[in-house]
Amino acid sequence: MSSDPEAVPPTGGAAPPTVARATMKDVAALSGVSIKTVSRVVNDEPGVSQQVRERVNRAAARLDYSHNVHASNLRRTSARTGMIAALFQDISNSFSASLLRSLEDVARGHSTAVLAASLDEEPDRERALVKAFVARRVDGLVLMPATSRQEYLAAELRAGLPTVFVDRVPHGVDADSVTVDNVLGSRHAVEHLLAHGHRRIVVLSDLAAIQTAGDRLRGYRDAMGAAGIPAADRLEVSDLRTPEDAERAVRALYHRSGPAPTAVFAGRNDLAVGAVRALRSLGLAHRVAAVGFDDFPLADLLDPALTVVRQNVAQIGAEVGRLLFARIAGDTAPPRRVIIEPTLVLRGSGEISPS
Amino acid sequence: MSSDPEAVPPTGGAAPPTVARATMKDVAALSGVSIKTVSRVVNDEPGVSQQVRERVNRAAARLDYSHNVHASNLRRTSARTGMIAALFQDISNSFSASLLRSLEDVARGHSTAVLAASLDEEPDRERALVKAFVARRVDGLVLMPATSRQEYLAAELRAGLPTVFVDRVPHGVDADSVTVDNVLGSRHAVEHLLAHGHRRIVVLSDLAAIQTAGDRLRGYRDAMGAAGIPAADRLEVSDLRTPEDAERAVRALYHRSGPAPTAVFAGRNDLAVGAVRALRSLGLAHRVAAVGFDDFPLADLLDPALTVVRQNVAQIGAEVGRLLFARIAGDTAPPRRVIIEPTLVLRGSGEISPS
DNA sequence: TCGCCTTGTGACAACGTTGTCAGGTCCGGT
DNA sequence: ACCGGACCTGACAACGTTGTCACAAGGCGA
Repeated sequence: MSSDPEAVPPTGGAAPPTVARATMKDVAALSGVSIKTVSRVVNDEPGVSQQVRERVNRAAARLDYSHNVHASNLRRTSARTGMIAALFQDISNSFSASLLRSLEDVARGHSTAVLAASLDEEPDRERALVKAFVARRVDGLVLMPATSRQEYLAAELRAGLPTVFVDRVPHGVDADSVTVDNVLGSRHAVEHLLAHGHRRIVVLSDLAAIQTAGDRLRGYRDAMGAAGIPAADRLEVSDLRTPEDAERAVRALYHRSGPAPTAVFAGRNDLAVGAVRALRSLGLAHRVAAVGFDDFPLADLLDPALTVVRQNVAQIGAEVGRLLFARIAGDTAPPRRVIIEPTLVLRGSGEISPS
Repeated sequence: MSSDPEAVPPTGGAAPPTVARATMKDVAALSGVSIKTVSRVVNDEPGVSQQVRERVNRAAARLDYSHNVHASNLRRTSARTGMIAALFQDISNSFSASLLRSLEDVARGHSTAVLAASLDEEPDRERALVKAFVARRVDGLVLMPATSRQEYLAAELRAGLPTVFVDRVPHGVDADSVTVDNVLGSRHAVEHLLAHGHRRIVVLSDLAAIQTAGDRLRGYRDAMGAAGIPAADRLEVSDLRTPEDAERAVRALYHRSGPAPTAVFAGRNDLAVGAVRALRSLGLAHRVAAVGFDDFPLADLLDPALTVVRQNVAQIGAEVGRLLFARIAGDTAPPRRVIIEPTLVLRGSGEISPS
């Protein structure tokens, strides 16, 4: 509430001390040309003499001019923002992180930046973030959904927002997706254990509501059922969220009375880690078989090395990028469902026979 | 080149099949109010009757209206874009990925999205990406530089772009930074090996031009020098970029004639992994001591478990976020250099005595 | 009845940029 | 001397939004 009637000049003195950025107007004034000519120089458009061009460039450099893409995009007819959004489960997890990296590599080839976010299986966060990214007019969306149904996306898909689902297929809407065959991968893993003579096989899995977790559990049940294992010999522990959960669950199984399981199948990489920790501390690492779903760095360096169902992450990421940028380029073919077959990687822990 | 003189209506039939998005104008027309009133409703501003408010909201819903933050930011006086950029070494690496995640968590608390990019130690990419992100008017920058000097940033810093360096301090410009004391951490690691009686200790490090690699090498030299180890007994292998490089280097060391090293100090987590692989395949894993710089998931599950110099990544990320958002909020204090002390985590591999 | 205040609403300009179009200058050809 | 065209350059409107200000309608006290 200063009593000075002379207002501070608009470019300075505001509460945040940032100086106002130079605009084309400023560059035009300094170089003695029109704004439009500055625009032409900045965008490397023809029709400007070399002399003027240099004068404008010097003025721009002197004023630290930086092109404002938002204003530019606003004016340009149907311009892209050069940004896509990637909504993954947890970008610090090796699976999401690798996926993000391979998507980034594809995006860079299209001069596009990637907005990355973690959903932590929180449906509300997913909806809020999608809304925020749409408001930012991202050119495309890559989604590893935390919601069980994605009807809320219908309007955006109708509006033509290029969207690719990854790791989990869409429900309630139709869109491209790249997933692995979780039921198959899981069935192969369990069949592999059965082939080695195991009958009491534990499966560790995440929240049943999570699509991949459900599918992997189904694969276990399919394989066990096909082998004629009685329900009483099936051991399912669900709703495990963290490695610690898995570790506790496995310890609990070996502390109770009755016949102990001879093999463990972990439905996600970090659950496998928890299981390995538990077996190791129980002194059972070399006596109980273990197979994990999802490979991870160093799985081959464990003792015994961990047998896993591997998803080719680089392939998934590249495929997602390919689909997304095809859509962004205008591809209007019906949605595609790409399903990648996981492979069983034998390393030792899965080839232990029941004692 | 259709001969139909009737032009297609502007909202449809364009080459990219996306329908034009509804704007406030459309919502205004449908609900029979002015654009400004729509703006008021969308922004939850007072001064609109409940009746009109509902009418506008219905129209917006019917048209799938989505607020355009770019246009909004353009008009608003000194608005934020709600985006920050994180330029890291490689976002699929567990260190960068964890850092990104903890930064994301801070950013989410400020309703801010994170643009993530990998630099792969390419200076040109760093400069190009910074330019692109500045053009997008990000509210702040977090940089793990690939360039050796950052003078190119001077204009942006002058213009008040909040910037925090992480893992590596700035050169040629002054800005906030959060780093660990690499020389100290490295010295501690080597002193630890010396204390266990080792004298022939190999150090594996990355390109000498990389600041952290240089610092870690210096720590090795300091410790070796202080212990009076003759230069002939120092074994330095530099310019190792990948785990495979490290693995090859270690194998080569044990295939040559002369006294073999009794301990390995790896200057980065993936080089440690390569070293472990080599020692394992040589059958030396339990006879040669190994210490790594940077902890990583599962380092404790190796056999022997790997002794490492740990950087508290969550703490670093949180500190970076704190500094950055303080700057964004207008903090103009002189640049701060936060240095975090790494800790040596003893797990077994580093406590093996020379045979 | 008058004046004044409150409440709700809209017209208009502006943010920084680019598409459109209308010049102006200079050249060579007749 | 005149004209046509190539080449540069700038005025203006528009993109979708919000800040400013003006105004209309209604209520209330004098």
